Amino acid sequence: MTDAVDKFLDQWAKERPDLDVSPMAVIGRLSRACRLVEREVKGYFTSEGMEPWEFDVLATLLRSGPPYTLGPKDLVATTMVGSAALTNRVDRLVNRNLVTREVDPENRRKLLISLTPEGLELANRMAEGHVANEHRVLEGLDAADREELSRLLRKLLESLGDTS
Amino acid sequence: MTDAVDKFLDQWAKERPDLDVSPMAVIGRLSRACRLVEREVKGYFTSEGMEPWEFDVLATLLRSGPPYTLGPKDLVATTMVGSAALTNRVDRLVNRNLVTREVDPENRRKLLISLTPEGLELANRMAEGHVANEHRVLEGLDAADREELSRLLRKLLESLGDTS
DNA sequence: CTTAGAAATTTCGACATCGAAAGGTTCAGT
DNA sequence: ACTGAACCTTTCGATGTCGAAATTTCTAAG
Repeated sequence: MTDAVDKFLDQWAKERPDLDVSPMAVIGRLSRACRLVEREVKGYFTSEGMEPWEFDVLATLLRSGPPYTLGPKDLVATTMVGSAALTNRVDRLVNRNLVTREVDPENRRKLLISLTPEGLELANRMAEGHVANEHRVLEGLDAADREELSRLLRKLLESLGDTS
Repeated sequence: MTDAVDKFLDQWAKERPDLDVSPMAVIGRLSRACRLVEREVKGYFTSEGMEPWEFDVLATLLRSGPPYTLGPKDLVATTMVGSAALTNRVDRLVNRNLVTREVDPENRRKLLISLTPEGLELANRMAEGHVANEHRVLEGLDAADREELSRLLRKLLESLGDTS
């Protein structure tokens, strides 16, 4: 049994046998697995008529706990998009009555993005389906594999400076 | 020591203790590691005045072996972008004399994208630096870790149907 | 020989994103 | 108070991507 990366590595071995392309086995699979998993994750959201980024924003607010309020800067930090894109996204969520955007009365430079009751309910409901879908995506790995994979990825993340 | 995903998981545990969010430990780290690694990879190319997608195309042609020729359809399949984007990319590579675009004399529906001598030389040179950079990115993992990580990702890929 | 359909690529229009600049607010020092 | 620096967010212009329609060529059937 071979995956798509094996073929890739064979080609490199033939064309450049002098290079040690072993890191490509890891990075190539990491990149490819990421794409495939994100495709699966996206599949759930689109089946529910939602874009992944919408859940990203709603779930970040949900995770922050009551009163489910964060500033645009916080959302930029966690959602990995630029501030310009976030303005656009919040606009659309406001139009759907899923979040509100209000100026912080204590510091009028800031804005407060908050979940509406509809947004809170939707975020909770989608979180359940989303987690169930993620369980399904990983069902090819048993519990020990998942734990080991998580451990190794964490080690990699730490070595790359991804500490909170 | 905690990574950014631990904080994420703690927040979910507080807000929705009824959900088993363990798959997020794997998928969250997979996604995050992918982003960070790709940032590092991009760093090498931009330091050489090149975009990652340019190397993507050139390296795919290089890997295919002499005569270093593929059709746009082949390139679309491996580079994970749409056909419209590929037309654009090939245009720019042609302008830099790194590849040629010619109609296939045997089937004029097809095009033949080929490395020029300059493109071949550049692809070979960048491949060396790129591989060296990838070794550096993974230096936080020892050989056994890398092999185990590769094995687990491959198992995941196979379970998601990523067979060649 | 003609015509319909399939195949490969490009063009087109809409849209989302990014970096940079701008607009408005607060805070500290004077 | 006032000025300037720092901060947060939005706007603007450019760019790249996608899906769908269009273009050209090949193939097969009548």
